[in-house]
Amino acid sequence: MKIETRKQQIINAAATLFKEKGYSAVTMRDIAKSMGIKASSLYNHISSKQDILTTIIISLAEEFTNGMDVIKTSQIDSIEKLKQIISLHISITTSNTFGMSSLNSDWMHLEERLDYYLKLRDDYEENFRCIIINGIKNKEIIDVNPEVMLFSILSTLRSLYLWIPKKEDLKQEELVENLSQVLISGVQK
Amino acid sequence: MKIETRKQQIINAAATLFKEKGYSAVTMRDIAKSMGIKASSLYNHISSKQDILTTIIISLAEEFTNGMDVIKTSQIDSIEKLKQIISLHISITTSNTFGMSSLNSDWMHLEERLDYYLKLRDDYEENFRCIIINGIKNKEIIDVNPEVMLFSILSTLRSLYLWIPKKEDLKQEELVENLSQVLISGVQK
DNA sequence: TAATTTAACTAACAATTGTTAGTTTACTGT
DNA sequence: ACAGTAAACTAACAATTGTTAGTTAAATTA
Repeated sequence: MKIETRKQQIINAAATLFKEKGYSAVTMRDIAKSMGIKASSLYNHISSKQDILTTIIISLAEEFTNGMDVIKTSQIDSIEKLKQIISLHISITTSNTFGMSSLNSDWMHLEERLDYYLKLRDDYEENFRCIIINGIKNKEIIDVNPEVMLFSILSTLRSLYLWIPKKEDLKQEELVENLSQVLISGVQK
Repeated sequence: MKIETRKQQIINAAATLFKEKGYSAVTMRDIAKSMGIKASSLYNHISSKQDILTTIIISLAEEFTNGMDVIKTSQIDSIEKLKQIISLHISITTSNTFGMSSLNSDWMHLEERLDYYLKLRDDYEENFRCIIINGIKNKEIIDVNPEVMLFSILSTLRSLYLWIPKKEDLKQEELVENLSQVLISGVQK
């Protein structure tokens, strides 16, 4: 029983290249070369280039959906839910910075599964929005345009993949703490 | 004296497509078709596909550099400088959401001008970092890892191009106000 | 050992890519 | 009317693309 299937190795190699140059600029020959084999050999393990991208993106999107499902139904206050969301993003991103690049930048190249992806993303955003709006109702969160808050926090969380690899010295829990403070309490003294 | 040169029209058409699918996935024939002409006709006005991308990205990057140069030397406190940076991003992004997409997602496909772009970007980040660090020294800004604050704010500002076109009802000054509040004071009541 | 599976290979394909050369058309200023 | 220029066109190119077919070598299972 192998720890990592050949297919998974291909997907990891591909994700690494996708992060560097984007899905469209990476050729099957590039992926093969990075593994020391020929492009045609890839097709023993995957069915198409599309298949690679779809696998990368959908599996990550579903991780986020599952994480959000837990958070939204848990009995904690709104601010705590925000912290859990921050923690979810840091956790998923830390364990797959390359895949997160495709999720953020190459989703438009999904074909059959594009609609499914968009539904997952919309639902995720809607759940996030509800948490914020509930926080405003409860007087836990300031009464500012919730769209601005949603966008601001989510933009930072979605960009983590660009930044986490460059700051490997920063421990995960420490990052959760610091980022929660900045996103929730701001930067002003 | 034409208001918009043919070259600028091509660049605008290209930027629109680049935002949809990314630089690599857009062909010269796509750009030409969106203008109702043939691909070869484009070469009466631009010298290469690269040339289009370079023009889009470098002109925007220089706008940011110029804006930052004004802000960093002005005699205002650190929090006010942050607000000016937020305003700068909103202003540039509002007037060119398509180009901002290339700046954020396609810069790695620059060739001869890649190093120049990276220098502008590094310098911009360094100036931003200095403003934050100075704010911490002055006790205007909380004493948290400045890299986390820099990353958090900059990620939001760099993602504005994705979001501003979807919220056209929100006026620019209103957005500056709301976003400043969220980024500087946080969301917690 | 024999049979099966896994995973590599070579060779080739049809389509698409950015770009060039050479030509034609229509406007602009003299 | 004429010359010059701006901006379109057709046709073609060499290179690269994702993918398939058919084959071979090594590892695994019976």
